[in-house]
Amino acid sequence: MSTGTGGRRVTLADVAARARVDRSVISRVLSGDPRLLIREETRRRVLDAVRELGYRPNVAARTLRTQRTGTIGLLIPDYANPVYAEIIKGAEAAAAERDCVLLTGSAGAASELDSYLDLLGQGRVDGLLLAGELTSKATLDGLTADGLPWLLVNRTMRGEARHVVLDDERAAALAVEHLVSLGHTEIAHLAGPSRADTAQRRERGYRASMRTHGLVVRPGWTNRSDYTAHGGYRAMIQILDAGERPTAVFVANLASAIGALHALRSRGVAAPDLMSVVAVHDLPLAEHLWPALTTVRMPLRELGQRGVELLAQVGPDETVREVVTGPMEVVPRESTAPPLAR
Amino acid sequence: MSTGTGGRRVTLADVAARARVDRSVISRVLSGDPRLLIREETRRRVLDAVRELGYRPNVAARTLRTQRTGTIGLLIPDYANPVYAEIIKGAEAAAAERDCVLLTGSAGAASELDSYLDLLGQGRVDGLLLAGELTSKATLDGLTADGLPWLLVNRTMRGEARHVVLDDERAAALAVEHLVSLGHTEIAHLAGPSRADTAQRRERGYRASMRTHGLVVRPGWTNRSDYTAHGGYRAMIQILDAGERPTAVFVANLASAIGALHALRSRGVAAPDLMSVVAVHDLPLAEHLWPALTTVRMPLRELGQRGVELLAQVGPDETVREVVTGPMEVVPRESTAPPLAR
DNA sequence: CTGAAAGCGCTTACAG
DNA sequence: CTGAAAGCGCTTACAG
Repeated sequence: MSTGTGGRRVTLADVAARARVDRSVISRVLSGDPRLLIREETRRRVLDAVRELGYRPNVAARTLRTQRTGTIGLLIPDYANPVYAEIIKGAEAAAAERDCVLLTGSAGAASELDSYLDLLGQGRVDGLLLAGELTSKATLDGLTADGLPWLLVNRTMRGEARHVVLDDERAAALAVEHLVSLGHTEIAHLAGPSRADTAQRRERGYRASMRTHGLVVRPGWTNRSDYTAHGGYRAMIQILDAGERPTAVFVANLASAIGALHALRSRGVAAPDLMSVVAVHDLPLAEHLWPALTTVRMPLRELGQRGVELLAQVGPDETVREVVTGPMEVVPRESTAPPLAR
Repeated sequence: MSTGTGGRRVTLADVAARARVDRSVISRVLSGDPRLLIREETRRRVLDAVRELGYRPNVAARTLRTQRTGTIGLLIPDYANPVYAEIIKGAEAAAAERDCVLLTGSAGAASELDSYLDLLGQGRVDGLLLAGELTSKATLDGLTADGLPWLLVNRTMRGEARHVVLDDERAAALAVEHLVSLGHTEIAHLAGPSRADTAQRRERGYRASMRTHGLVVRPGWTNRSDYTAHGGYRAMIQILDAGERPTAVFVANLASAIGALHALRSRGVAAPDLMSVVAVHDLPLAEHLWPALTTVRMPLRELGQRGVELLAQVGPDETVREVVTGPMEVVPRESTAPPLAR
């Protein structure tokens, strides 16, 4: 790609010539150097020249000199997952707030992860946010060896103490409480994959909340799927075909819930009359399902935002274990109702 | 953010010292300079030193020197729109193919656009792909003045001749032909907003195809919405409440179709028995709607990929008007069927 | 109050 | 075949 019709870019030297000062003065005025003593008149000349020439500092030169890129990396597993879309939005906003740019990349497979990290290479980002399941301990060690600060987002890892997560236990408790308040006592859980620690935390929250309300988790009522619609379909079918049917189910994520609704339709089990369904993550899609899905709204944007803030604020060798306390609530729709009297 | 525990990074000087050659030799070996004559033994020493030290060139220094960033910008309106998720994936893959990184940013409002372009600032990207409706002629002129090559993706603009788009006319024709082959003759069109030129092209394709098949477009049978579920709901209601009901509707995008299905349910019009529905864009969501939605699959990934390729290959002052010829087909699901005999 | 100088880590035209 | 040198455009410690 050539430079195009724009001609030579404006550099500090151009501005300095126009304002009749040294380049260093321009730089210090623009960066707001507090130790700079300058006459008001000179400052004005500088700012005028900057404006008139449309000067903007060259990022590469600044990075080379300061060793800061002003860029934060964010690794996600898949752009098509709307959960990450929300996280990205929050991270992007927080980055812009700090005059930083967000460099998002996706890696669905380990080989993609490697080549992405390779591309980030030396000095493309000041730090890296890692969302999703893919990251391994070896990867993190590699980043640390490279001197690149990192932070796990929406997940934890054994033996590592740098993460920011949501309060998944509380989300599960809110869902169970919503069902209990409608009169349900027979509540199943369609859990996520055991390798996902969001899934583990949601299941823990479900069990704890059931206990708190004196409710029994019957055998066959917690079934794991893989956070996909297809997996949710199969897991729901199994729950339906086991012995005693629950009157409600708490589903660990939205994709599984879509499959679960499908399973209910194909078995002729009316929702919500014969089965109430509530799932984690209130995404735009939820209200367009049939029946419109009751959800637990999670502060996903705040999660992305907080990730950027923590990465910028906390030293690379310090411990970070933060649970984002953003707005979290049940969004009631058509898929939950009191159980039909038997 | 500080440098962390990683210590000083490995530079060319380190590698040169170890391999006992000048820094310039390392650089030329690594870049595969064809004019470099070097003894096999020396080359091996160089490559060994590179590997042993884990040397990777510093991006900022290289960029400063070469005036190439190895980064391509992509501006989208919204990460939550799965259409863009597909485009991003294609663009990311094509960028990686060329050892480039993709810097995606979203801007839903004009002010966000400005601040994003400001952040890209001087020299963060080698070129910019612009998707969505937001970009104005003034913005493009500004980019051109800055010497930054750009390319419109999935849209055209009057007076500009740098874009890559899909064959929306053909997509519409495929949808109409699918309905005609099922026996429909009364086919309505739920169009997108007139400001979106994808919408214009789909409507043009619909009208042309209806004419080709000798079918009449009755008054009230083409209704515009805004590409949202809510808009699709209202537009579908209007079509239903107008005089003669069609037996099928071609919907310009998936979000509108979700609203249209909702409208059909709320008016008690069974789909597909009393109304067949087919929409543009085959996204994962389509098969989980109720009824599962028949769609036209568009080569969105190929669109993103081609965008990156064209931006890299075509000079900034040259004209580009390309229609991506990727796989495009009707994906039949439950929402389309022959019309019930009256 | 302002300027001159060094140096960040590369690449490349040139010298030998 | 390999090395020395210049320079990309900044920032900042230092000098005056």
